[in-house]
Formats: sequence, C-alpha cells, structure tokens
Amino acid sequence: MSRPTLASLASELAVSRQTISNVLNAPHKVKPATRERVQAAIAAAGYRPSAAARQLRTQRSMTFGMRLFPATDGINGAVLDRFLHALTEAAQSAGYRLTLFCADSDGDEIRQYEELLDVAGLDGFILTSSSPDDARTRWLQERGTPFAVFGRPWRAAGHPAVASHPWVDVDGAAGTEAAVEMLLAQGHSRIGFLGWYTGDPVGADRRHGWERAMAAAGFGADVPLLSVEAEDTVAGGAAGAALLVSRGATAVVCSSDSLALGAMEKLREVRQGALASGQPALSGGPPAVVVGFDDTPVAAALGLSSIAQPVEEAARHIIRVLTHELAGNAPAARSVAGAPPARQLLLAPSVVERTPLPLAAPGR
Amino acid sequence: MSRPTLASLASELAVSRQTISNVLNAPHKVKPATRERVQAAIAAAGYRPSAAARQLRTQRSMTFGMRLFPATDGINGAVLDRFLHALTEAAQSAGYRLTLFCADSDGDEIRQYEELLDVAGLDGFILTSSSPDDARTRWLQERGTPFAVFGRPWRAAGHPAVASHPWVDVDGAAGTEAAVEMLLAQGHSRIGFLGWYTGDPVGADRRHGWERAMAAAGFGADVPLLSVEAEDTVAGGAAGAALLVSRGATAVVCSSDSLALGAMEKLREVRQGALASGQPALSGGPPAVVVGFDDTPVAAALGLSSIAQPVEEAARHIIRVLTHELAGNAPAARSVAGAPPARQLLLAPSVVERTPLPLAAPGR
DNA sequence: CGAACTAATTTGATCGATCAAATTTGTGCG
DNA sequence: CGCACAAATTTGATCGATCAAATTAGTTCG
Repeated sequence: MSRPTLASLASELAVSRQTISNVLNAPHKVKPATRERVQAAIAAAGYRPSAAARQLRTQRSMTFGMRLFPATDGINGAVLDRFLHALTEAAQSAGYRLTLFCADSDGDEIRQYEELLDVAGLDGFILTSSSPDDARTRWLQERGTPFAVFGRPWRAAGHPAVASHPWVDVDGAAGTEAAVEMLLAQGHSRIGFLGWYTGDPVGADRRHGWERAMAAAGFGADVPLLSVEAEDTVAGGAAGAALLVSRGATAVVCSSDSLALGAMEKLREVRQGALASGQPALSGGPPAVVVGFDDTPVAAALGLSSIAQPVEEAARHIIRVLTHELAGNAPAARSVAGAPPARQLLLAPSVVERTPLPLAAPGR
Repeated sequence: MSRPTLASLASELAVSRQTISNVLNAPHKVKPATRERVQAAIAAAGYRPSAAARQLRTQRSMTFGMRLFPATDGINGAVLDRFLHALTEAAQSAGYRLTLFCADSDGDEIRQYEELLDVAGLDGFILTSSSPDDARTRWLQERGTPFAVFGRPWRAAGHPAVASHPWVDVDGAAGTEAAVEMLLAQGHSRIGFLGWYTGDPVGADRRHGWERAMAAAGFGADVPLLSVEAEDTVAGGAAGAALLVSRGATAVVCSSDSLALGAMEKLREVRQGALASGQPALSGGPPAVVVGFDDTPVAAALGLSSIAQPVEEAARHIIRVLTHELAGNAPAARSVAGAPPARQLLLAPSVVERTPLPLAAPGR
C-alpha cells in the first residue's frame, strides 16, 4: 500500500482531515479521547505530513540555507567543518532541514538567495562572516529575510560595528588572554604574540587580548618588541617564531594553528640546536611553548596547545535565534515560548592545554 | 507586487497556464512565436516556478540527501570537505539541491532516509562508504531509491565485492604504485610502506599497490621487511618510520597524511641526529622522503608529498549517475541524453610532489 | 469545399496539506 | 425544558504547479 495521506487516514478513522491536522498542529483544540485515538492511528500507519503540501499552503519550507565556501585556506577549514555538523544537528532537532549552495562571489550569493527564496522558499540563511557594509546582510535585511551570522561585523581593527541583525561570535581576545594567563602560571614571562597581517580585525582582536593580559601582568613594556606579524602559513610561523626567540621569547601565542605549527617546529629545532651545541641558552626557564588558535585536528594530532572555539554552541544558538524569529510570525510550531534568545552573543573560547608529542625515542 | 505565479503571468499575457508551463518543460510543443513572447515575459517578470507546487504534483523534490558524519578522525577529514563542496556545486548546476542530515548510527541513518523520503520527498542519497552487506544499501535498493556511493564495497582486504548499485571510488593501489615509481625515479630503492592495521580493505589496497610496484622493480624480496603497520596517528607514524629506518628504508609511502606527518618528523629528527653526531649513516643516497595519502591541507602546508584523490571528479560523476537515473523515469528535464555514465567507476589518483619546508635558517 | 489529420492551446482535475468559516455537539443555568 | 454560548468537529476554498483530456486552429488533399 502507498503512503498514507491526511485524507486516507481520515476516512479510515472516520474523522475529518482537519481533525488530524489539528492533532498535529494544535492538539489543544482536539478532545483528549479523539486526540489519543488519532495519535495511535498516526503511529500505526506511520503517517508523516508531506513537506511540499505543507509548504505550498503555509509558505514555510522549514529549511535553512548556507553557502559552502570552496575548501578554505587550509588547516583552519576544520572549524567550519565542526560548525556545519553542529548546525545540521541543531537544525534537525528543531525540525528544520539544511540546504547547501555554492556561489562565486558575494554578488552571486545574493542571486542565489533570491533564487532559493523564490524557488525553494527557504526560511532563512546562515552566513559565516560579514562586514559592516556587507551587501548581503543589507539585501537580506531590506527584504526582511531571517538570517544570522557566525562572526561579528567589524568596522575596523579592534572596533566591532553595531549591527541590528543577529550574530554569534567567539571572543578571540578573551581566548588569547586566557592563553597568556596559562603561560604565566607555567612560569613564563616573555610571552610573544605571532599574528597575521595587521589589517584583519579578527587578528587584531586576538592580538589585543594578548596585549591586555601582558599589560595586566606588568609586562606592558615588552608588548612592542614581542609582537610579530607573519604570513598565515607554516613557513610564516617558523620565521616569526625565529624572530621572537631572538628577542628572548620563551612562549608564543599565535592567532592560528598554521602559524603555531610553524612556530612549534622552529622552537623544537632551536632547542635541539642548543642542546647539540651545548648552549644552555633556553634551559633556564620552562621549556618553550606554543599556543595555537582554533584547536584544529592538526593541533590535536601534534600535541599542540590551542584556543578552542565553542562552535557547537555557536551553531546551536544560531538555530535558536532563527527558529525563534520564525516562530514569531507563525503560531508557534515547536517553540516552547520562554525567554527570547540573545540576538547577539559573544561566546568565550577555552584553552586546550597539551604536551607536545615526544617523538624522542627512536624505534619503539 | 508579490511573486508572479503561472496564473498571474498567464492572465497578463492572455495565454493559459499550461502554455507557460509547456514553454518551461516542453518547449517544442509551443509555437515559436508564442514561445518567445512567453520567455520574454518570464524574464521580465522574474518568474520562477515554485518547487513546492511542482513537487506536490510531480513527486520530485529535485533534492539529494547526504549524511554528515561528526568531524572525522582528524587530519583526513579534509577530503570529505572537498567532496562536499564539489557535490554541492555539481548538484546545483544540474538543477538539484543538497540537503544534509545527521545520524547516530547506520540504523538511525535508515530511519532518516525513511523520514526524508516521506516528508521531504528526496530524490536520492549519496553515501560516503559502504560494505558488501551494508544494511543501508540493501534498504535503499529494496525500496528502489536512487543512490550512489563514494567508495567501493569491499568483501575483505584486497577483494572488492560485486555490487549492483552505482559507486565511484579512487584506485588507492594505483596511487601508491605511482608513488613508488616516483621514488624509484628519484634514486630510492629501499622504499618502505607504512599503513594502518591490516583488517581494513582500503588500507590493504594501498599496501597492495606498493607491493606490486616493488615487485615490478625487482625488490619483491624486501616486501616482508619493509612493510610496517601502526596506529593511524602522528605518533604511530613516527614509531613506524623509526622501525623502517632501522631496517634501512630511505623512503616511506604512507596510507594517510597523519602517518606521513609523524614519519616526516621522525625522519627529520633522525637525520639531524645523524648530522650532529657526524654519522654519515643516511648520507649515502638521496635525502629520505615521505609520501602521504589524501593530500590534505596539512600536507600542503608542510611541503609533504602526497597522493591526491580526484574527489571533485568523483563528486561530479556521482551527480551524473544520479541525475541520469532520475531522468530515466521522468521525461528528461535537463538530460541531454548522450551515453549513460558508468554506474561504477574507478578513478586514478595522482602523486603531488613537494619539497619539505626548509625551516633551516634560524631567524632571518 | 469539406473531411481527415496534426499542431497549438485551453480546461478541469489533482497532488496533500492548512486556513477560515460553517456546522454539530456539549454544557450551564434561568 | 430550552436558550445561550463554548467546545469540538467538519466543510469548502486555496496554495501553485502538472497531467490528461478536450477544444480550437491550421494543413493537406481528394
């Protein structure tokens, strides 16, 4: 037999379509006895309402869209991976589906929005970054389409812009600050910062947290000397670390795991060189240490300490905000009311402390 | 004004709904003059047919589903990232959308299929692995749901199973074989293989390619000694590489980038140790070299040679197979006929040769 | 010129749900 | 008992497209 529909179930049960529909969408309108009888029949027949029919009538697709960027810069792409999974999971358990799409540019992205809204009737979008004068967010706002961004819009380095749309972000400065505190507790005092080029506000934010923590610990004077910029690659990290070591740094906080990876290699090399040539150059303090950012799988694999973003929490919150916004228009499908979720939320990262792989003993 | 519909456009143009529908779905049925007039109006009004209405009538959602696994084992997850992007892009340009979902287990995955088929009416699924007695593929086949798998079903190590469903895979053995040939050309002769545990057929396949190439080059006798197994981690790679070096290997082919990363670190360490203590142990032949598998971003970042899978091509083919199968039932929406795509396809990987990052000069 | 066809276009029904309004059932109370 | 009013249920219309069948226009040809 084929898939049951409202009508087929209704005639079997000798009730009307609408009653069954009500059991599903407004149970309080149905007399308890009937409700239970219908619910039992629904379960027995394995009835599931057709999303297409529902969408046609309600103008709701119960689907969110997200643009998938081409395999990102490299090592750091893993964060988006986790984000995507958490987003899918959160959407699913809220009764929504997630559709992916690709775009060549921001302009093309807007064209895709238009198409996806018209054709597939998507209920909202998730963006993974935005700037204050972002054409995409402007377009979405003007059109009144629900959306939420993972990432604050920045006006310029260090100056978050005020935006009226929902966003969730991770407080990078708090992360580097915590990393410095961890290193201080370990006995380090000459803690360097290795970031990518100045212009980027996200990088500036991370640098700022380091600076703040250094100043608070009384090492503010070292800030100019111990802050280095390099290309965001492993090679850049190695070069930058070399420079920091030559300036006396015994620990380095980095704004990415790529940089940290390079820094770690370089520090290991320097240490081995020192050991080999008998120079106790660095042997005075604790072993040199590197902290990365994003806690990518590579960091875990290599035993690199790193600042972890709570992306799963961010994803869940984004879904919370979007579903809340949509529940406002519709007479609450699954919203259990409650306090509205914060439209703009800054989450604190955490420092994952690891000890580098030994690799020492040759053989087993 | 609101979104145009068939009916609204029809009355504006003084033609019937069906004529417009025909212009879109069966242009040959419409007189050229009318067709052009209608097409112009469609473009002018920005008319786009509603997917929900279409789906309700045609029982086609123009959507594929794919299960998203939780952030994979680590470094190697990047391959799926690229695959997913390519899949989205290919689906999009074929007029299909891609929906993600999560599942706790294979059993739960089947439950999700059922739900997604009933509720959202998905047209097909993409799986990212399968085994010969896979409950999921069996369920899908019994139900007649179109699907395609990225990855062959293996009966046991080295023995691909015959399956009747479509799949696309990458010939791992051909990859390791090519890697060996590259190393031979570079002057290496003692080329080791470092793989993960024996049971896994994918790993066995990769090992087999190495073995074949070694035998072909006349080094078959070394095979038992130069093949090592280790846990698929960086630490495992380091340990395995140490063993291989102790057996005289000057180059190592690995079945993953994780292993290769560990091996590379270990080889570098050994080399430096040898240099420091003045032992010309390894200085006779070419510098020791490692080749990884999957060409992950980490490999690129570190200058690690690696065997690259043509995942983009695999994704495109999967979409080709699925759309072809679906076009068979429907009177060809966009299929340009042509020869049917191979239902089962084995693609050749390529070896990406890199020179390791120097990291040598301390400071600048 | 009109019968016999084919080509082009139109009409009514349908996919499976929800909305809004109408109807029936049930309850309280003067 | 019966009227008013709320609770429970049902009915008809609708969302926007396609299908299948009916209608009209246009050709060919004896």
